[in-house]
Amino acid sequence: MGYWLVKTEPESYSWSQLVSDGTAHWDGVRNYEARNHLRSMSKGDRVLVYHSVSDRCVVGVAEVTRAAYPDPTAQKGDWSAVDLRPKGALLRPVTLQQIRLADALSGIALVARSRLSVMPLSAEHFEHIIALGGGVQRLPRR
DNA sequence: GCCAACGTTGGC
DNA sequence: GCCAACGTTGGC
Repeated sequence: MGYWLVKTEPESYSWSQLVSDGTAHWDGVRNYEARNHLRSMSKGDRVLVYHSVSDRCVVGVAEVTRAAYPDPTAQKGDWSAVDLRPKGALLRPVTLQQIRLADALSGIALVARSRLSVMPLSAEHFEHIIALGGGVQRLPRR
């Protein structure tokens, strides 16, 4: 099982929008390193969703429901998208500041590579962030 | 191939 | 709103 973190600006696409949509095409990524991470995702992988800019916290957990396919929003160039489905919200959002301060999370790409929008996580970092958030409130089946 | 200019991201 | 970081573009 792979673990990942994706960023989104809540003003353009928020966790609550993902929850109400039920699923989303995670497209529009236009950075080669981030794209390559998308291509390394497998169906069933777990994904933390982070709100950048105005919110600056990890808010929820999603699951990859479709591995990488050509990004339909790309007019030109070789870009990829995946599909995500929300699994549940963290009981308490975990702030960037908390992540910076946590010794167990030192070296995490979210801090070390602040402009990367799709990044891998170790299982330990994934679980640690969820623990900081007090666990996951699973969404009801829909 | 180098590098200056430029655009974007994202923290503060 | 500002600005640092950094990726991309394009002239040479």
